[in-house]
Amino acid sequence: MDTLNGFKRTHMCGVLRREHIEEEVILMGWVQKNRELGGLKFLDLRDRTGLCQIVFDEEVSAEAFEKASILRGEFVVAVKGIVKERYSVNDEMPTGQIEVFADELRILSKSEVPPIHINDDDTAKESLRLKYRYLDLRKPKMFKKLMMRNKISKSVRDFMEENGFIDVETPVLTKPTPEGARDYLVPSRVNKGKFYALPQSPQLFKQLLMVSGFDRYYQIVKCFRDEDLRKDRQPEFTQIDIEMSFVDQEEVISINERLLQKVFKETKGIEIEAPFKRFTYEEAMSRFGSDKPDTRFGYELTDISEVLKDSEFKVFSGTIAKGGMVQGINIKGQMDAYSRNNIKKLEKFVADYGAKGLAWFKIKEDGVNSPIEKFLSEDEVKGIVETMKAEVGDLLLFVADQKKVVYDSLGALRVHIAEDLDVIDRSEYDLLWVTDFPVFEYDDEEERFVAKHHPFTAPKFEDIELLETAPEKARANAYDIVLNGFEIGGGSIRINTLELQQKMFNALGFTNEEADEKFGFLLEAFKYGAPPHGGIAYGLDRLAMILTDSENIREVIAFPKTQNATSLLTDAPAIASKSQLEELGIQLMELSDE
RNA sequence: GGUUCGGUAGUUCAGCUGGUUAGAACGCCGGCCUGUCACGCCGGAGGUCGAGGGUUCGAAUCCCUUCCGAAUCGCCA
Repeated sequence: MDTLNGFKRTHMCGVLRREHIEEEVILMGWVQKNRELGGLKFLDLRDRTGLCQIVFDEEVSAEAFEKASILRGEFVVAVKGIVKERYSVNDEMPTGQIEVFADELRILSKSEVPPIHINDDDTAKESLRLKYRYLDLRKPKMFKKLMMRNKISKSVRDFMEENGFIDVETPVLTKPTPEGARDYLVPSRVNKGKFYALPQSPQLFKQLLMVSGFDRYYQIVKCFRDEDLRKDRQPEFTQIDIEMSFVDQEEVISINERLLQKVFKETKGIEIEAPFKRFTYEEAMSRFGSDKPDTRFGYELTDISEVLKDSEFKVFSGTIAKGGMVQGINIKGQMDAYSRNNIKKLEKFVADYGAKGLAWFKIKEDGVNSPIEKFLSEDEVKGIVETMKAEVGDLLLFVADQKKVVYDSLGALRVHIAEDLDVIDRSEYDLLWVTDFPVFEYDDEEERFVAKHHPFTAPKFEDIELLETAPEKARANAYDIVLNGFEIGGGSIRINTLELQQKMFNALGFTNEEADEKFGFLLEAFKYGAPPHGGIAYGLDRLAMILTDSENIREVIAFPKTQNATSLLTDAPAIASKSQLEELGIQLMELSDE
């Protein structure tokens, strides 16, 4: 094995062009591929900038030529040589105009045959890619994704600095919180029996920074939530956290529109028009069945309860009588896209969301084709067709149920079908705000109201009295930013007075004592002049996922976790030693089979 | 916690209504080759069919249990 021993890299592999012809260069990198032709050897040398072809010719250097025969894929080498114009140009590669004739070859490190191909076309299973992540990350596409992620955060940082925001670090060892997601707990050795929690978000600290007068704060920061994973959810994730003082909702929204305009411009070269589209929570739910609607396609929800409330068909009228509704989506012009059998599959799909069935109409030349048509009167059929604005060739799908089930199932179904039929314009970026979220939602399990956003969110001024009289009706100064049907960020104007914050905790079922115990430090801070403030937090990983057109969030995280929240690379989490546990004063329960 | 899909050479897959010695492609190893760049040609090696148990004369194939990965519901203030 050779050493650098004075060798100094002069260029990266991917940057060499015709202008470098006749220059002597020293390149370093990994062997992508070697092609031996007997008296001539070619080598594609790779670093993060790309590939460069090296030629080994006996007449240039017999020694290098000889040595090159032991090269194998992923060996790390240094090559000194002269850049020459290619005999046969390769237009497929950026460096295809030139090649480097090697007069010295140093082998810096050997490699076994890697378990995955270091190639963008590699189709290795994800579990294998995760186990050998350091090899997976050698792929150009993975470099590109992480570079895009870096570009996004640089763009954000630039914007924040230009606009007077100060980057302040907040603690990672914090206090467990009663509300919201499960905390990751960290045992305290010094205070046996007590635990820190890893932050779900720096929420309270950024509010305290506003009390301190920092005025504008931001941080790109890791957050942790011990909940089940999804393709867009990891237990540790990165938040772009922003907070501002003396602002109202409009100001927060407007500055964030400028931020996103800059990010899209600098990362994708795309001009986004502001102001962005806006939907109230009510409107988003009733039109799209979702508080993070994808509006790149239609298939909006239509309420046909009015037409059916007196129907003989009890599946419909009975549901309406019990406070439910019947709604449908019109899959325009796609009558033939789904056979009876395939509609059965759609029915299975909505069953996951609690829908007990999926009725359908196919609008044919000679009338409506539907298994339920015979149960409906002529007027009802006509009324449905009219309300749904149905035309020949359309497929109508209906769910009858309570509001939540109707919205959940049809909201998911319209997305499912749009993806299935490939009607979404992938080049489009659909950015929109959803505003006026309810302050509370009812938690069936806990049998009480819980905060929809978080308990520090300010209700709309005109809804404050509803906190006590009709909490379910109170709307919050809360807003989400949605991109292509993903919630990429959310924020709110916060409560900044002791009285209102206490009222809020009371509405959530906390006594003053409980509130004091859990959030006393915040309530205390509000006694000493807390300015009006508000902010937002973005999921950087999600944003990067969408901007890199990735299938899942793991693709834009260097070392992600699996769905079981483990690392296939490090095997974390692991069993702690007995002495470690003793030191922490922790005793494990016997894990039973139940 | 539930549902669904998947696990077979190094990799991606086929084989799965049970039946000779488990195949293909790529990769890998050896040989030949002076303009390759998906190099080509010749030859070769390589398998705990995720694991355990069961049914059977016989299991990659059927059944049960279990582990691992993914999608999804619940969960995610």
